[in-house]
Amino acid sequence: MYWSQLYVPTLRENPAEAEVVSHQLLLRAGYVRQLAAGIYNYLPLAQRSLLKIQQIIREEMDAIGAQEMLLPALNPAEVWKESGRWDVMGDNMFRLKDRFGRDLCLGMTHEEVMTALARGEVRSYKQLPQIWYQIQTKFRDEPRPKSGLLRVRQFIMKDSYSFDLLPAGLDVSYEKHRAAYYKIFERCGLKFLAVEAHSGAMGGSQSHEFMVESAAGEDFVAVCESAGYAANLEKAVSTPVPPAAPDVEGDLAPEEFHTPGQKTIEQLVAFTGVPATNLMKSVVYVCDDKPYLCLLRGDHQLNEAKLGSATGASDLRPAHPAEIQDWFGAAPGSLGPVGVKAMPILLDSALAGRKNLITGANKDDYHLRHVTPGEDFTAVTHDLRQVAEGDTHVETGAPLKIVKTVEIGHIFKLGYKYSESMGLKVLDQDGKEVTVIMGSYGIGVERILCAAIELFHDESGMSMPASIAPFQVVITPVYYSDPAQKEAAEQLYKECKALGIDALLDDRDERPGVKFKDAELIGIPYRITIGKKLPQGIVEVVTRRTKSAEEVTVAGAAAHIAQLLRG
RNA sequence: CGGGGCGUGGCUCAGCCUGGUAGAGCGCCUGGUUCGGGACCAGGAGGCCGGAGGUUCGAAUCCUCUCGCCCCGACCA
Repeated sequence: MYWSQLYVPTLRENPAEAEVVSHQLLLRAGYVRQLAAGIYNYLPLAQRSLLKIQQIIREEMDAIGAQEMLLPALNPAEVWKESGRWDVMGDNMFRLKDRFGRDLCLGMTHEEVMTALARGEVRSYKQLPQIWYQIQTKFRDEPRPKSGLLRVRQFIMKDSYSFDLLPAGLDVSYEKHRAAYYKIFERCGLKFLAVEAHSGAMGGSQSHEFMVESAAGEDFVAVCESAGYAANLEKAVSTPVPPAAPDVEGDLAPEEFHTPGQKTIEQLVAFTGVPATNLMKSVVYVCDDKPYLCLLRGDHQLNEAKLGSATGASDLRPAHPAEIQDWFGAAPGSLGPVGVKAMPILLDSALAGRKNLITGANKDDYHLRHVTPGEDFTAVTHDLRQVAEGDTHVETGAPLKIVKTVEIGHIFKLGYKYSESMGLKVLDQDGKEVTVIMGSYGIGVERILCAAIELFHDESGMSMPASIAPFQVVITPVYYSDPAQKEAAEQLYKECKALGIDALLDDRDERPGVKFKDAELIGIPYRITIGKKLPQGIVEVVTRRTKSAEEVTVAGAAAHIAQLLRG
């Protein structure tokens, strides 16, 4: 491709609307233009890059025996009603009606359509397993699109679905995907983490997310490199830091004491002189319309996902102050478990075995000391606590750190959720009907592009991994008007093409500085500069990421680039 | 949906408070001089100031409504 024939509208300044780096650079480097909130035009550079990403995905999916299909984005309501998700998806689903008034929607994921397809086709265990996938546009009416291409309302997703006769088969399909995802993200040049993810209230299911560390991310992950542990904070477990003081000894009875105006843990710590680790915090949640009292160590935070797992509820919210007043006869800030009968009490496992703690008295401005779980109240113990920075790995005791990440892929053992609700069954060897077990696996294509930019950029612009850069090399004759440089550039371009190198020839009549700046901004990994040493048969090869230059012969330049690309 | 910010040539912004009929830099076009890190000179094109209504002799500017975009939160398959 010749630059003069490529539409690359680079900008000198960052557009005001962009805040995160990948968004700024995508606009500035002429990759994308916004049409509306969360809806983008992909210009030639973005499209080239996205196609390369898709090709990598395609090759690795095909390599595990997955079969590419293309399903409609426009879906009839019926299949979504069968699974129950027509209602569950709520406002996140784009809905429309056809001319006869029939309900339709734009697909946000394709479990329903894939299951409906399989149900109509697959009859026998002999036809299993199957892995079906597509690379297709998804639509989600996000409450708040943001961060450029990171959270949008229309995006490209690789989604695949596995169909197996038995759980052991699902395990195989899942492992195939996990291995393929490693290869895909490695080939895309990303540094990423595979983390254990929250598997929802379905039980027994397994889930991993693939995350790239980035300040622009929205998910937090607990990581312990030495132990090889990484988990989404929704799911992560750890050993908390030990209590700052030993528990008061003795078989003591609860004892009320006056704490005027002391509502928060910080206030209580200051007032009593007792460290937060020796206080017991009471948090009231309403889970699927039922109230629960959750007890945590004073310095710990409740994790809603874990509470959801503990209660089996899907709809969680903190109780309103009025409800709390009703149930406890006291305001938040003086709540505790002693004497509570109206609701189940859940004790965080970090408090198991502790004794003589301070907690609320269910009486405004009073607290109790010497409260011991199991003696002074009865509770069910669950892991409810959010892992915090400074906690340690449960087995090795090595410290955990918490990092902010962008999710680029997610693999999930669905189990029977869709096959059961939608009636996907096959006959087994004994002629008996068996419900098929499924998995689903997604990759956000644009997010790979964003993550690469977030990972690899500097003050000059992007520094794309060679495998997904719009071009692998840019040939920059300093003066294209110089016949010798022009001829050398065109010759080099042909040689690159012959070697299968995706080359861009900057044939523009621009000053050298402009060409260098543009090439660096759009992030092409290698540049061949043809300039003053051409008469001696020498050109310069510049590596974008390091900005290091080396001189090579014109004759050997294309082969040199090919060598660099081979890595 | 709650809170905040912003809408003025393609881009970044000034002008608004204190109403008098629109500016700068970059980009774009033409000509010339330049030319290894976003050149310079001269000339030029391009905006009913997001939209509607109101106040006023007169509105980019004041008032009301509305639409859009961004950020924080809520939410998030």
